[in-house]
Amino acid sequence: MTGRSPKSELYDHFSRVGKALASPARLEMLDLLSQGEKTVEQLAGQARLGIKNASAHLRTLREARLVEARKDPPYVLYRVADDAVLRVVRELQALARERLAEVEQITRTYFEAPSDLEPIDVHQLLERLEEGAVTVLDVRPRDEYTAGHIPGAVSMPIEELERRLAEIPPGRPVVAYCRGPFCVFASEAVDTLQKYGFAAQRMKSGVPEWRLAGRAVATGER
Amino acid sequence: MTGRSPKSELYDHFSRVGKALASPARLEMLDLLSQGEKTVEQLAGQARLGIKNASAHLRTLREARLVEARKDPPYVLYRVADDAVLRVVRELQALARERLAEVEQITRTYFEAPSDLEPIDVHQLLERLEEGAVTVLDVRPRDEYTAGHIPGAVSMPIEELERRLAEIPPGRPVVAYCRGPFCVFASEAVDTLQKYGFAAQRMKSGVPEWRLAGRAVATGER
DNA sequence: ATCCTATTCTAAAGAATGATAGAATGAGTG
DNA sequence: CACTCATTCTATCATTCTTTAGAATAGGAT
Repeated sequence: MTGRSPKSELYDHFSRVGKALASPARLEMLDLLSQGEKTVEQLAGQARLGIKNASAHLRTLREARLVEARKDPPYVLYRVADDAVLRVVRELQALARERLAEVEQITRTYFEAPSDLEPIDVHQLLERLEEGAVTVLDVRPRDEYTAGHIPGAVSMPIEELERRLAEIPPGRPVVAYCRGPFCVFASEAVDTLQKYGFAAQRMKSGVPEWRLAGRAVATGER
Repeated sequence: MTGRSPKSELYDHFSRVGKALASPARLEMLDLLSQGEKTVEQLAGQARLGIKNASAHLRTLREARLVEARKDPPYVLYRVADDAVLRVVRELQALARERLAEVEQITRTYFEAPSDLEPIDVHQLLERLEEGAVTVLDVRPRDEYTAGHIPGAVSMPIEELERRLAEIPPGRPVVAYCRGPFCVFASEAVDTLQKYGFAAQRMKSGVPEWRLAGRAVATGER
């Protein structure tokens, strides 16, 4: 596996990136880190891993230069090193969805609510935002909203949605988004909203796709 | 590693693709297969692997649905299953080049001739083809030219170049291309051509990038 | 200084992957 | 119907990856 010719050395390096993407745990952590920087503890919790295990995977990711760390005592905050990482992960997921029938089936069964007839994409959301007649809800945990959200969106973590329905202007269409195409929060939100009579729709993608589409991302509390 | 929740099942499937991309041998074979379908024997020879080993890697790639096989007795011909595979491999290589300094350095040292000041890209080649005043040389092995080449290009495998120089119109700029950004044939060709007084340039990419850019690909002998 | 906390480092067992040899398959061909 | 050839399947061993436990580090806080 050690490179003798320049060519095999080159492919050895390419495979460093491939190896970093060869574990479900690391792919999930990359998805989580796409939402903004996180501590080891947050990552371990959200990906349901032990802390030591999460730390080991993070080391692998860091050695492949896909993530970077920053100290903010007493924490260490990890983040995705480059938008190119997001592009690769997104292409990999798109490929898996296209080529592996199981992925498409799981997606349909678990990540798209039955009522969820027509999720909209980044461009459609943009159009409707320009028309001005839509309420956009960010149903991710609040710290992910703070780290970066679609301008104009309201932070409404999924656990708070049901008791904060009064804050949503009635008679106005609502769009909910979460982390991306494989995040359940948005479909759950759409289900709840429709149950209470709102014209609700899910956005297929999340903030990372919004960013990659070249749109500005807002940070901070509100 | 077996999926319990839908989410972990999903990431297990994503990692199937990642695992397939986690070996230098498989990444090299994907690059070779991007040039057109090949037999196990051709692949093993071009990637310097044993036949059985190559076959085992091909099985892995096939199980991840990244390549497909077709029988043409007595041979089995392999091909890349989908353009999405090319996109992922390209993004992965771009990421490695951007994030891993070693890759950039190897590329500069071995894959770009010193005289090779300004390699052109797909769009620039297209412009110059439309102007009409450029000779395009395909310096890959002849069977790869046959499997698919840039319309108007002449097949001139690198081993034949030096004794076929008389066929190249003098006083006219020449562009040489091979398999892609990490293929040495084109730089070697540019060196040789410049030595004999031609105004020669290398194209950075190859037929796969041309295809992905939505351009038509010509097949057959000439 | 010493304590405290988050995190990494070290080490080791278990699981998965890689390379290769030998047997088996399977589709023409004589 | 056997023969031939390319290729795959099966089995093996060495290597690498994953996970987890225990020790060590680093940086504030007391």
